[in-house]
Amino acid sequence: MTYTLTTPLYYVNDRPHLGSTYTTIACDALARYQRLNNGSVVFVTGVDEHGQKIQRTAEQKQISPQEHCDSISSTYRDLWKSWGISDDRFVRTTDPRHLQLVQQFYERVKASGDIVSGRQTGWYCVGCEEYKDDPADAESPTCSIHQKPLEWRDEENLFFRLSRYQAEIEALVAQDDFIAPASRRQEVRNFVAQGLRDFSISRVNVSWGLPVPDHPGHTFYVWFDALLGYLTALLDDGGSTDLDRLDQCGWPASVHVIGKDILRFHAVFWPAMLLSAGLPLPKKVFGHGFLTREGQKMGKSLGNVLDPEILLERCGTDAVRWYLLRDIQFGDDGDFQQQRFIDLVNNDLANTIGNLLNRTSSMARKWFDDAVPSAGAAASPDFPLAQRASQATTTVSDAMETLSFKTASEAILQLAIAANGHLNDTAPWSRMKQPGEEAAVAEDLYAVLEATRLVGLLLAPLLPDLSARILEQLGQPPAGPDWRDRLVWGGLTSGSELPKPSPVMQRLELDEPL
RNA sequence: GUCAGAGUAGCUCAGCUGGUUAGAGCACAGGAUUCAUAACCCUGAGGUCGGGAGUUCAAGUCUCCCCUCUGACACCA
Repeated sequence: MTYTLTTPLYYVNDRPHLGSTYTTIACDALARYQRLNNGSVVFVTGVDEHGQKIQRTAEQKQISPQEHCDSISSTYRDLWKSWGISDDRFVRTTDPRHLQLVQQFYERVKASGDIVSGRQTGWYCVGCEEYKDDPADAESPTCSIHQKPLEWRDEENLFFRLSRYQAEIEALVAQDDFIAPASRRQEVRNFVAQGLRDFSISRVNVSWGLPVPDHPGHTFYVWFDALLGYLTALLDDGGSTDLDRLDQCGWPASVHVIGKDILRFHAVFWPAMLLSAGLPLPKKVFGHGFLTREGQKMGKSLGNVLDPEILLERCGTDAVRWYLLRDIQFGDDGDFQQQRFIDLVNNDLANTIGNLLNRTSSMARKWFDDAVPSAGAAASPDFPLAQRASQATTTVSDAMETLSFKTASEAILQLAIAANGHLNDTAPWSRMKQPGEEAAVAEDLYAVLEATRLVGLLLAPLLPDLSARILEQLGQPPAGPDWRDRLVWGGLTSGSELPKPSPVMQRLELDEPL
């Protein structure tokens, strides 16, 4: 069974920010876990490139919308590459294949009788791409979000008959495993319970969009086409763009990971569209929280945005990934605090985990011929550290299945702490000075090295780079498809060579704010 | 305004269906140690669990009222 997961298709109005990076990193961790665990995974990400907002941004920059999209989209693509994101598909909604798919989908929905035309009048905010509730006789109203004047629109639009799917959607959102985290279920349920209204799926006077067949002058509303990007991405496997092939390409998705702001589109509108087109529904929609910085909302006006590129360049991918995944309960809002960021990275990664490897490897090399010592009793799964390791493995697996990256991270850290504690309790450095203690010291060092190997292995989905460095210093290959098998206690071979250790994780030293 | 959620150590948060002296991480203080990336390990201090009333043998955990904060309330990638 293929595990399919998606990030949102990011809107290319502006350069990538930390929020999209956060989502993408989380998805990457999940994708890597599923790949290590099950094998077959399709990890979809991409960009949404249509709409009036983009059209106008391009106009301001005096370039064509396509040039604008090309530029921003490649920024995303490059950024994901430099973060080591393991996406399998990067879809662009300006791809000709996408137009084909959207029109095909539209024909299906139309054939179901779910497209009707209607008149839409009201005050419209281009920034929001939406109609506002201001009364028709309002005098020059402005958008409360964008602080810009609203525009009066009177349009003939096509509508999707969402209202027909009231019962199905109500049943869908009533399922406990569809919307995650649980804390966001109720608001969606309440919304649906109010009664679903049809929504418009086309715009006139927006040239930067996909043309609606048989309705000259109409382009698809960005939301209608953007969601369909997930399907385009899956069909982009070398085969044809044919909706009938979807079930062989990884549809339905196992999970759509999105920001909490667009939960409704994914949990309500999108499933209804799929029902109308006769396609299966995604299994789960996960709406994660937002990031603030030192307690404040990040924004241009405050000038406190964290640029992912700078963050990566100055701190490295492992540090940032660790902080975001380990310190924030995925689903909840999180606050980026520089001091805490530094504290956690240095304590957890450099001191606890990195130093554990360093000290253990050094002792083994010094006293046991640069090699893994004899396991003795430490080969047994009953050895105290072995049991801790097995607990950690179970916790990590359970946690990763539910996107609880924080729980997984903490479990790994606990194993490293237990291993450090074991060293301090058994004090190999003083026992080595006593005659006849060599075999016992060998056992303890073997056990601690083994625990460290498992720490490295368990870290693979979360921090692939650090994981590989740890394993390398234990003479082990990076995590691969045999991940599960290697998670069993006792994988290190006594007598195998240990390379000379060097710190796998540097401490962060940031004098100035990022 | 309506609905939902949250207010627990300096900070970020755990505390499931009510039950011994309320926990963790970070920060802080002290101790121990020297294998190691001035790292690791141990101990400690620190909380009237937003306020008030009630139910109960027993409430952070249930009920009611009040205060504060956050989010949703239709087309916000």
